[in-house]
Amino acid sequence: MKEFYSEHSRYYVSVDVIVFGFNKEGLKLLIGKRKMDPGRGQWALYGGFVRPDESVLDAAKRTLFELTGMKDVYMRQAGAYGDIDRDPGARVISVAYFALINVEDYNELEQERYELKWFPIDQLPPLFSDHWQMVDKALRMMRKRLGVEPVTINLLPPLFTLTQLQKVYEAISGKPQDKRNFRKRVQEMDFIEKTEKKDKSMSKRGAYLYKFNEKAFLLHPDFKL
Amino acid sequence: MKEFYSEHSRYYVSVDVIVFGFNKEGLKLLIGKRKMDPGRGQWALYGGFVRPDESVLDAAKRTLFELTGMKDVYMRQAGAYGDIDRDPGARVISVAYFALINVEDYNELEQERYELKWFPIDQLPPLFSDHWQMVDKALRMMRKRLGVEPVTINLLPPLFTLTQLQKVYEAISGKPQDKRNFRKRVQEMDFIEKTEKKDKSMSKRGAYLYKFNEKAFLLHPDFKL
DNA sequence: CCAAAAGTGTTTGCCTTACACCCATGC
DNA sequence: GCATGGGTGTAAGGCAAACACTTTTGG
Repeated sequence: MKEFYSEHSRYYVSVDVIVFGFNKEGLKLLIGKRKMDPGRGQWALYGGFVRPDESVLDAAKRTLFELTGMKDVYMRQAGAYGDIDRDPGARVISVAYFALINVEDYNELEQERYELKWFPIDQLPPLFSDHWQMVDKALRMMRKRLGVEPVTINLLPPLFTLTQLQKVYEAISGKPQDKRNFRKRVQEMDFIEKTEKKDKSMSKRGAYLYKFNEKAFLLHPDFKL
Repeated sequence: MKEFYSEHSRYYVSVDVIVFGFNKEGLKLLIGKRKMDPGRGQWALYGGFVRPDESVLDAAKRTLFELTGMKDVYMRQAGAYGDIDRDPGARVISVAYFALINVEDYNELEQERYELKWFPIDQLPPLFSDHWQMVDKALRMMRKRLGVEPVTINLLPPLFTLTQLQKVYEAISGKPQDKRNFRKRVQEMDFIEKTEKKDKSMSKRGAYLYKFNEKAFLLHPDFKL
């Protein structure tokens, strides 16, 4: 390909992935101690550089895959970050993506390999550079979408109880929900289907397990991107 | 500064500005025929490359200034675009920003200088590369924010009538509004203040002019970024 | 005096919220 | 039989939507 624009400058472009997880203790963020200079040892999001043969989105997917071994994960862009000195090593422009995964699916080996740690979202240590801005943006995006899209689904296993679903919702929104009103709303979502199975791990009586029906969801009034 | 990361690739990074305007005919978008190869002659957003001595946001502000001569304009990021072949000339990663201006403030000279044209938002020609995606994203962002933030203000002159305000709202939301309900809602926004002045250009009777009180707005429950 | 835009309240229905008790079962 | 989480309905209040006529004044 012929090279145009050659009078302009070029920059490193990286992706940073914000991995949210959920378990019974609440909403978690996966971060690690930076193993690269500069900034070595500071808590940071896991990131990587964009390669010439991949789109920025693909770079984010690849980075998530390196990190978790997962593909086809719910992922959304959380903005581009381009302050001059945001990275002390060089001019790096970064695009943030957030991903939602089920903590139980996440394999401990990867965690150790990269020395990563799940932190409760409300007890994060100071983060490298502008990483907190990225996380904050992602959290606000999730909260906004919570009303229109069942983002919560992505943080749960394929079969889940309504109590679990409510817990996730509360963890993201930060607001307690009324059990009956919550269940009433879920009933009206025809893409959340009751199964005949029960989960007995949390109570003697057992709770019905539900599943997400993606086909039914896609038919809905508002879906985007 | 010492150079780290040198084993990675570097890319051109550009900004594209999505300039929305409003006049009595409705919501408009400012675009021009691309004067650069490749893609010369295609309708496109106005853009520019990020310089080494400016942040990406500053690059967007500068680009808007070149284009309109305006500063301190309402501007928001509308995502980063990083497909490999999005620009046929070279690998260029672009960050989109949208800006809202009052069409009447916009000076015709600039318009001619760059051969730019205001298009009604629902009658756009095909755009270069992924520029339509950017515009679409910006429109959706505006619609979402419409409920929480008086984005409409930015498209109007400092003094405006309630009828104008309603027209802008309708143009962005795409939905007609009930006059009485609309005015009721505006009354409850204490950051939109009635003045004693009247605009007689639209009617014999004249309509009261209102102004936006930014200080009052900043005190409000929800403001972000 | 008439055309054209400005301005002004009330009613209705719906949707959101608040709220408390019985059920099933393992131990 | 009791402790633990699971599951269910109704009433009240607040909010959003529907709706039509009077006012002003330049021409």
